[in-house]
Amino acid sequence: MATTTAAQQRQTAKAEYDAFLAACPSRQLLDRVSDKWVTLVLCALAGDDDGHEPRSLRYSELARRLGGVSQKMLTQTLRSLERDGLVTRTVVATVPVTVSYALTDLGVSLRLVVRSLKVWAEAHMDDVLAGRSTYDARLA
Amino acid sequence: MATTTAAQQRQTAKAEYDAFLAACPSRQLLDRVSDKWVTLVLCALAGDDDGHEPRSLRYSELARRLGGVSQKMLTQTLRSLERDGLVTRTVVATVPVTVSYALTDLGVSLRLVVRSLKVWAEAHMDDVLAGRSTYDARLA
DNA sequence: CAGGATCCCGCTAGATACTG
DNA sequence: CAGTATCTAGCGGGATCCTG
Repeated sequence: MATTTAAQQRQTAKAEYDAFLAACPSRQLLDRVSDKWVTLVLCALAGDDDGHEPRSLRYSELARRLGGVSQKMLTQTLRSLERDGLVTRTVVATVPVTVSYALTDLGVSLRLVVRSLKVWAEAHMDDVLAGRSTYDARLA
Repeated sequence: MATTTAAQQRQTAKAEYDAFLAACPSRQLLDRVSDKWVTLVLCALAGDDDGHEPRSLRYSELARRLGGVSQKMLTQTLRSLERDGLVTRTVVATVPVTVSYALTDLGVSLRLVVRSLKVWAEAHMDDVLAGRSTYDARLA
């Protein structure tokens, strides 16, 4: 309780947005942010797998990092993140061209949240797997 | 760095699962958890709009709480959450029947994470909106 | 009240081919 | 290298009707 920051208090104070309401803009934002690829891209740019320090990554580095992502989904995800002001896109006019992505301040503010999500999934995988087998067994 | 808890260290220690890998089970779990309705259901059961205390809610109460949710999606979401061991489903044989849902311990462990997500979306809506108009303006 | 069962549309994700 | 463009199959998700 002594750990509440000024930013957090501002958040609590302005109750203009409520994601429980279908019409609220924050509902769409929640939907956007609640995305597998968004989470993984942000985690990669946050350096969650390398010292947990924000870093910039090139397109191809991201593609390699996120197993199974298609070019379309990666580009699409990066575009929406850029549009929403969560990442920056920097083009260096080398030959061939070099494009790197990095978190903005806004992106950094979401960093810990998505990391928690990823960490939670990895940490509680066993519990969930156990829960599923129990559930499935009760039906048979 | 002095703020790492024992639980966090355990999580970091067991690197058996890695959501960056396409084949890893935690990838599917991340995909499941990264869902608008999952987030909102957990937030509702966590009592985020009423003193932030976990509580049990009936099906109809959840339906009313989550604006715009269809019966299909609500039922589907609740089933998967039950199967994964995140919520409990309790049937009371009244007439008509009463069904209530509540968080399990595992569900409680995810509570703060999804709340953060919802709170973030509501708190930074203005920033994102501003970022979008800037982005869109630069194209025109 | 709390769903189950169906029908069906839309859009998304994937695969493929092409380019500055 | 870092995308864009196009096509398509598949399914997510809504609407509707029905039931213990």
